[in-house]
Amino acid sequence: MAGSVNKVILIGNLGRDPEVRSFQNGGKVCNLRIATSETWKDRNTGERRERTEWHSVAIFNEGLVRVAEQYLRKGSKVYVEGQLQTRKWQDQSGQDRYSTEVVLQGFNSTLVMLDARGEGGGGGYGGGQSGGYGDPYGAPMGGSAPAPASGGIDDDEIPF
Amino acid sequence: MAGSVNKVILIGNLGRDPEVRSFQNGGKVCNLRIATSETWKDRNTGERRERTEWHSVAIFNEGLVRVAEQYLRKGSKVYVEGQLQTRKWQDQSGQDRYSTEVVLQGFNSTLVMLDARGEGGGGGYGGGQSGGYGDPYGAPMGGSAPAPASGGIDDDEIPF
Amino acid sequence: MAGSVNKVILIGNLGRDPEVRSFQNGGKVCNLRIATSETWKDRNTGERRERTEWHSVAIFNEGLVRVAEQYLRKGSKVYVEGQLQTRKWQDQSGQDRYSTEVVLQGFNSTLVMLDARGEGGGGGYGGGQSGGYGDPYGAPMGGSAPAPASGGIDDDEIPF
Amino acid sequence: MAGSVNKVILIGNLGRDPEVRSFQNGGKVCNLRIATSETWKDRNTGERRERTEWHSVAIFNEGLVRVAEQYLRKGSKVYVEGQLQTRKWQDQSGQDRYSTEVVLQGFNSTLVMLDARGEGGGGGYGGGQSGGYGDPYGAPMGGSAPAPASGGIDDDEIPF
DNA sequence: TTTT
DNA sequence: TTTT
Repeated sequence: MAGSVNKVILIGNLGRDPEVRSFQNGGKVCNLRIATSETWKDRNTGERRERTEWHSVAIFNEGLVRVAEQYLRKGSKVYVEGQLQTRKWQDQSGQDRYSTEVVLQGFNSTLVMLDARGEGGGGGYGGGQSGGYGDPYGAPMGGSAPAPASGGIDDDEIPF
Repeated sequence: MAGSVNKVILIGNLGRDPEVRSFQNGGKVCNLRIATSETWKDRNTGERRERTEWHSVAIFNEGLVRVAEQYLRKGSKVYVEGQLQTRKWQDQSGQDRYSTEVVLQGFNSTLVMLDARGEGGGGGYGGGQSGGYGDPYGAPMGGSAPAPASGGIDDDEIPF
Repeated sequence: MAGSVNKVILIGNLGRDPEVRSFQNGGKVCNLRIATSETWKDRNTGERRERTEWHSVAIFNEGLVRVAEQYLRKGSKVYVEGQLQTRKWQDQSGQDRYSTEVVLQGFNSTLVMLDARGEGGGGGYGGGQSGGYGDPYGAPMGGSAPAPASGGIDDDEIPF
Repeated sequence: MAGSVNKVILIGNLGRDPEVRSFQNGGKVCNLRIATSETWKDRNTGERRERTEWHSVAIFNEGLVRVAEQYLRKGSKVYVEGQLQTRKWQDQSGQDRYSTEVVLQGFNSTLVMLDARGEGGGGGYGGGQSGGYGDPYGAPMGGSAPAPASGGIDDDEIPF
């Protein structure tokens, strides 16, 4: 089918440091755990309540893996844009199990750092927006080298 | 925590008719199965490949449940906007299992029909955008009755 | 027509303090100037280039006006979610002019603070997500008082 | 600056056929006029009201220009994802004027057809999602040739 | 397991 | 007019 859209947008904090694994073909995946939470007032008691949601993020985009590895740490606040994917796998007893992740892969993915602690002088990095732009109405142009990076994964032995 | 965003945007087709269940307190949930798919050319063989992803959607927003129930059918194309939520449950053997869904609940959710087959003459329905708007600069105004509907669910016995 | 979506998502910094104006009926509008920018490497010269875009944001949602007024300052980083609106007006010479803004109004708008400087102890505020949520599968519930706020503007003399 | 996001998502119908112009360097721009509308009940009178918003879209992405040219017509329903851009220009009297558009350029843009009339048998086309994906966990893979297309415009004489 |  |  065509005519479909599958998009997830998260802003939240990392629950732990990014975890990077390499494949035999040189590809890499970087996994993040991101927390989002909402607070609200209980309608009856009036007390403040909170609910935290934990998201599993898998980055296959080469450039974004590099950014995550280098700049993100436990506690970092990030914006991620990717797509929902559910994988089927078998547990030890052979039963079907499913894991749903937010996957950053291909050109329609974005990772933006929203704090700047820890990177020395400055901070922030708009990984997903580097390249690809420029003033479309500007004269000679010629600029903007996208290089959005792409997966190229050769291995399916990923024990999530 | 504050400062977080949890948003999912899907455009896809229903794999089956919506399923509505009622709770003892009068609340309802409507479950959808939505397919999104991408196609791409294999870099090596040049052949066209396709990947379909199936999403579980749970609608708690009263008004959107009504729309889904009334207008959506197997094959309907919809836009949904909600948030990611993972529930923990125990299977028969007592093991922890997790299910991730796109939840439409509260005022930050949207459901928009993108085809109009079956509803007689015309069609389409922008469920999530009914109400709440109007020309902010227009004179007397006074209009726009939001009534975004809200859950109010009393029951936790939901066998997904 | 139904079946449409009009959504803008911005993350950027305020170029100046928020400006709030009141209407005769008690309503308020808060205007923000938000900068977003991209950087890229020029494909030919290899040098780093940057492009900044300035966005006009008009907040009519009562609760979000309060948040903006109280917590946002020049330099603040925010996430805003609203809709595109173009207004027609006449300049002094009577010519038609058009201004396009990102309007936050009604329940489908969000404002999230992404830094916490200046608010004393802590910081951050998820204005757009307060209320409306809660564990949909949780037992008695009854909580979550949305109160998304709504415009109610009575005046059209807004000199943008 | 880094750490910013500039994203517009629209679903609406074309008010007229797409207009394509070529630049001297071979680049092209395709302009769309897209209508979105909301309906709501007037809070006082109870009558149904409607507001239509017209959006100017400029597509610079080569592949998406081709899709728009070939498949879109007046009345077509589309999903577009791009970024907000305001251009400054001088009118005949030399006064500064501003035009705001939704620009589809670079890899972070998407165009998806949401109806299929006119293209013979079947339909739909997920322009922005062709390429770039594939099963990241699938074995040999190697597939997915992105080729997101990019502008390369040589001309600044665009009379909007 | 984050953050406020 | 922001931010890096």
